Amino acid sequence: MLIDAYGETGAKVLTTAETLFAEYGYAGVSLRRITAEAGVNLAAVNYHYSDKQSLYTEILAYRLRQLSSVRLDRLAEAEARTGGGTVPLAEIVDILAQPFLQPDESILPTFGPASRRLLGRALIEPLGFLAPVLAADFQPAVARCGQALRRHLPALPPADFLWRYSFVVGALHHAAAALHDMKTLTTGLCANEDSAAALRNFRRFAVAALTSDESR
Amino acid sequence: MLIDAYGETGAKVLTTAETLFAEYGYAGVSLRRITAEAGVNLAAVNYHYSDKQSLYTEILAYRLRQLSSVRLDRLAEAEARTGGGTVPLAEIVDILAQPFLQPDESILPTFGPASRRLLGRALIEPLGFLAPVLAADFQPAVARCGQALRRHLPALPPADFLWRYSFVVGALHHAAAALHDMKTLTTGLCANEDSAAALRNFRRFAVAALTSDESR
DNA sequence: ATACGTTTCAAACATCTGTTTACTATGTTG
DNA sequence: CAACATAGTAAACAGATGTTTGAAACGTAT
Repeated sequence: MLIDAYGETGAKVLTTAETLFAEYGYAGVSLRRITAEAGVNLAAVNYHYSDKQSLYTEILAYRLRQLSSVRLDRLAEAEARTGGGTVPLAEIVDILAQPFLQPDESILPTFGPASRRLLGRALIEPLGFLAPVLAADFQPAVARCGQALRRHLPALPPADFLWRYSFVVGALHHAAAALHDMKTLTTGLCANEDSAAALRNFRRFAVAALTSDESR
Repeated sequence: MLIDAYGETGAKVLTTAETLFAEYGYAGVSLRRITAEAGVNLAAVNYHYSDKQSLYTEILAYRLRQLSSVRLDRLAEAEARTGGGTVPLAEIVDILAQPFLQPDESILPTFGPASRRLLGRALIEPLGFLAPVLAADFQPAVARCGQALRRHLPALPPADFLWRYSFVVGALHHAAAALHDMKTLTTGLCANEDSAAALRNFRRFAVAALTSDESR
């Protein structure tokens, strides 16, 4: 169940819609398909969420808030631990990646593969109408992690740092969206949904990419 | 003009469709919008390209073939130059990235920002019906570059190498799709469409990420 | 000039889209 | 029991969708 503040019907719509949106994108899914697959009446979407855009926005905002909340909590805790000092670079990378690729079941119990794919997709091809949601519920946490990273690369020109950081974030989003068919992408050598391997490799990858050749 | 084997009408459809598909995705663009924006009759799409799927597939396949052709040519030339030996890692990265991020005007004169975005988008969220096109016109060149890279990382377990390589490719695709609004993504610090900066930073980024810590 | 293949066009086609309406069921509160 | 808000439903709505049709316009070669 996605958000248990809704009744059975509303919740079934949410989980079904999240899966379908993650798979086929916003424009690629019709309300008739969502409601049919969820086994509820067509009008249920408009009754509970007023319209299609609001349904999509609500799902996405909910997931983004979950992700950002965990990231900001962990970052705040790490900064408190170091007395406002410098959080280790590898830890910042983990704060960015772990809640996305392998969310802690005890903290985000409903954040599954579909949520990951939905976010990966929405973050890569943002629809105009959800720019406010991204600005409010996603970018702040990414920016704060970026600031924490910046302390490790003071000699890097600002623009170069941002390019590098955007590559790291881009690779992460791509990994989140691609995790579900790594098997075909690698002709069977990597397993699907192996989030542990994804996280382990991404950590090494991002740390190496960020720490290299700081001065240039 | 995209493919000059078509008449004026067909060519206008192609360029307009490429731009719109790149911006709004396959399902997000209607044939009426394409034809209206191109200033041609609605039926022109079905007359010249039989249906919407074929139009999209044709555009994408054409761009993928351009990209793969340049990559394979450059790789073959580099391998010939080294006598079948090992092509420098930095050069392989450049072979992957440069035709994508900053294609040579003299070789790919029509491969512009819209083409880049279209590919970045299509590669990130592949629609089912274009899997054959990707398998035929894209993955071979990526796989060959991967093989060339592999020689530089012989100690890395196969799965770890593939993870790392997929992160690099993912970052590249993401960069290709994001290049057009880096300005907003970086609150003005990076310019839009600055493909030179993107390429320069990506080279350093990918080389560092790939060469680090080979043995683990 | 006439015939012919190609291209373009307006109009219609059937289907699918998101959304709204009016109605029924349900469970809760006075 | 009556009143009521909430939840769910079938049917219809207006408009958009991809696609097809049949005729008109065009250029070219006979």
